Amino acid sequence: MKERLQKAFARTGLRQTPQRHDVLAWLVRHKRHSTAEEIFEAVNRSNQRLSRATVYNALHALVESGLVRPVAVEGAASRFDATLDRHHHFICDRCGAIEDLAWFGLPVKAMQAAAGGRAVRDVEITLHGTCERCARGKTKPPPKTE
Amino acid sequence: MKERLQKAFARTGLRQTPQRHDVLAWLVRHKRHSTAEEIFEAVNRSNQRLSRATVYNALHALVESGLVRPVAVEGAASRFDATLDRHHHFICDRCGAIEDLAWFGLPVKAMQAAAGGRAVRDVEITLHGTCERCARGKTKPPPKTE
DNA sequence: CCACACTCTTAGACTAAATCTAAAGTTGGA
DNA sequence: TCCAACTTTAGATTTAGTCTAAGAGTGTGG
Ligand SMILES: [Mn+2]
Ligand SMILES: [Mn+2]
Ligand SMILES: [Zn+2]
Ligand SMILES: [Zn+2]
Repeated sequence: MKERLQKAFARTGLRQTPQRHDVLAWLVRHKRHSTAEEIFEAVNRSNQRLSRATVYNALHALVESGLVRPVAVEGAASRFDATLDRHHHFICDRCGAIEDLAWFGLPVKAMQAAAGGRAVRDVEITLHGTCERCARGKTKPPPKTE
Repeated sequence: MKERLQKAFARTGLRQTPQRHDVLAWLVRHKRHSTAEEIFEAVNRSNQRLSRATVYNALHALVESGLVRPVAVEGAASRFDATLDRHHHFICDRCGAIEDLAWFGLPVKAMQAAAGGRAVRDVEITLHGTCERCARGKTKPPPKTE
């Protein structure tokens, strides 16, 4: 594990610091699209001195270097993902869960045509709907009348 | 214009109020993916009494009813879009501009396979990269050393 | 080994985004 | 007309994220 991260840092040229390591390690270990706050709370438990600003700094640096990918969520805190294998996301309307979907290819030709003269760095695909748990009524209808 | 909105409200069954009308009208007139705050400032100019909470309420109701679609932006305020014809989005890494892209179809089969048992309501596709203005160096490199 | 520039971390203040609250206003139907 | 449900309002509150200024760590050249 330690070595895997070592290599990741080396590969991207991003300077490794204990804080950045811990943030990345948390994301790699807990593949669940955590928010900056969640990461702060977790990592701060083992390192009392670690500050919120450092978590944001580290996340920015990691995103910048490509080791982490941000997942924007409408009206809520951004989430972060250290799973490098390419994949898509599914967000449940009801419970907000973010689930990984297997990668599927895109109509590259049509896409480039639509993009016109723009330089495309990345394509983000998010499906929205109802997750299986919610479909089975396993989740309380969102914090309402509850 | 007035009638178009009338019909839109009627069609979706969403109760029309002057405030909701004004919010929707602004979005229809200014096709530029405004934030709640921008809408508030604009609409509040002509109706002093309109409050921020109402803008958020109205936007939620409109999104709920399908007349408006939200556009999540990583690390920034959500934006809203009343252009109903389906289309995709392009977000510029450098200047943050959100541009509309012509619609292009998706590999439905592969997508459903990836979604498995989940009920998909909507698919959101966002391309990221550098817009044409930025590519031509027409924009100042984002608020840095500036 | 030291000096110095550079990078990074820290605590906490600050700004911005969004939600909540409780009271007042509006609406449509009985 | 009356009522219950719905909507709006101002402002407080919560939450997300940025900024700042001081200090700590790192690496290179002397
Ligand atoms: Mn993921
Ligand atoms: Mn659009
Ligand atoms: Zn769900
Ligand atoms: Zn741009």
